[in-house]
Amino acid sequence: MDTYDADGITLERVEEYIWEIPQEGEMNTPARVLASEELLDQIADDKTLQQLKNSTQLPGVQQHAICMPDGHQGYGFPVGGVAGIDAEEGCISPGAVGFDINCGVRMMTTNLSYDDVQGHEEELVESLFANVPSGLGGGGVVESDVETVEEILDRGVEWALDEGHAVEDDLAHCEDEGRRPDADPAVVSQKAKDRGKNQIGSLGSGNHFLEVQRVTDVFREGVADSYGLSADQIVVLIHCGSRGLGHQVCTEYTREVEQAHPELLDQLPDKELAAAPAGSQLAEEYYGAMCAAINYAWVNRQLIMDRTRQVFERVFDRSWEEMEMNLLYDVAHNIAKKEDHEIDGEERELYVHRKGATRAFPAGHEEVPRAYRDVGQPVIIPGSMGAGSYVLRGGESSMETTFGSTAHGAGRTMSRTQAKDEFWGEDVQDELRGQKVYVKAQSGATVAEEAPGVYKDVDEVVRVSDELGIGDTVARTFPVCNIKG
DNA sequence: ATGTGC
Repeated sequence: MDTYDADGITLERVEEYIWEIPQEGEMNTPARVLASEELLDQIADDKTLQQLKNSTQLPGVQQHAICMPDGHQGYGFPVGGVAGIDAEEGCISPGAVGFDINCGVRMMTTNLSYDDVQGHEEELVESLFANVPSGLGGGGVVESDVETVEEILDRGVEWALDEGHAVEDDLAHCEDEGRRPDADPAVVSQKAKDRGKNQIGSLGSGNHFLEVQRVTDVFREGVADSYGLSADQIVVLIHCGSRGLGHQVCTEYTREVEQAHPELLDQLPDKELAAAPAGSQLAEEYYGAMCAAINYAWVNRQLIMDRTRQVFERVFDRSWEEMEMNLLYDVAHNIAKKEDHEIDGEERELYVHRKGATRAFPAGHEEVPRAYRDVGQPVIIPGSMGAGSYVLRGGESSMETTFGSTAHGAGRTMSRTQAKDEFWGEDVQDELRGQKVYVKAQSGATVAEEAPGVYKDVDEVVRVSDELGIGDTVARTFPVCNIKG
């Protein structure tokens, strides 16, 4: 049998890019890794595979816990991990959702071409940096109070629509139409709401960014047409999450779950996987709070997009409608969601945990927006500043292979600390300028931490997704201007 | 990721 020996864990090859950790001991199911050998080499020596194996001990996990091609180690559960867990007899785990609840990306298209933007890069990057709040701490597009935060938590992008920060079309092109109805602002703490008050419409730090990009390649013409994408076109990518509010929700519920359900914790090999049993009060409360943080993150990205439209209006002296700055789609990268999936020929409701993974529903699925239903859900995969990003569409085999999911990014190869030893921010910036990429950041350290060299090969991640038929490549983009914390 | 951790 074809096997791969990692540090203490042996994987068995099931198919070309599917590897299995067989069920043994306390595992409730086997685990699977979707990767090429080249990608496996990158996670063979760290905790990724052990964390994935551990997660199969969560009660109610179905079929197998799965690691996407870009997976790497995270808090308790891999970033790039997907677990479908029975919503009646299983559990929900904050650590398997992630700290940055609804960290995600949206892409906005334009009718500008790269020619229209060349010569304006400096002005554009300066103006975006001056007008889109970024960095650690407070300061957002809007300042607000706890009552407004509660409305945002409850209503998501519908709030932004009423306030004039969105148009109807923006809602139609967002996962869940920009609102999780299961949100319950009453179970989000005062402290979380306070942290959220002055961060509405802000990028944050780390790997979060706003990037003006040009489309360099189109791989599936028909799908690209449906998405409104074509070669040389200018698009805008916004990558950020729920800031301090989501972080606070995760922190508080992780602790509460540990304390309230020690019997479940005792069954698990890692405290970081702490979970609330399905049906318990805490499971309901965490789900309500997480959905509220999801709504907050969608409003966050919406307000940043709104501000970006205004910046383009000033720089190019035209209305955003004239420039056809329309939202292509917005996808969540860190969430759990109640979804019905077919398990052994039977429909079951699952908490699908996607941590550093993207929903990738295929053509025909009723939750794909009408405009894209014939071709499949758009999937947006940000890459590094030196490699560019991809647009995919949900593939035909995603439902049976990955609970309707695919990868979410390139995945880091080294820690932030290590990155700062290897790279110097200004050098990275100069090198990128040589590739006509204009970068402006609050701190040089962030540029070093996000240097192209700290990321895996996004081409390989996307190739494996395409080969598996879980997410098919549609188009590729390359950065023009990038702003970050 | 995060007013950067027990």
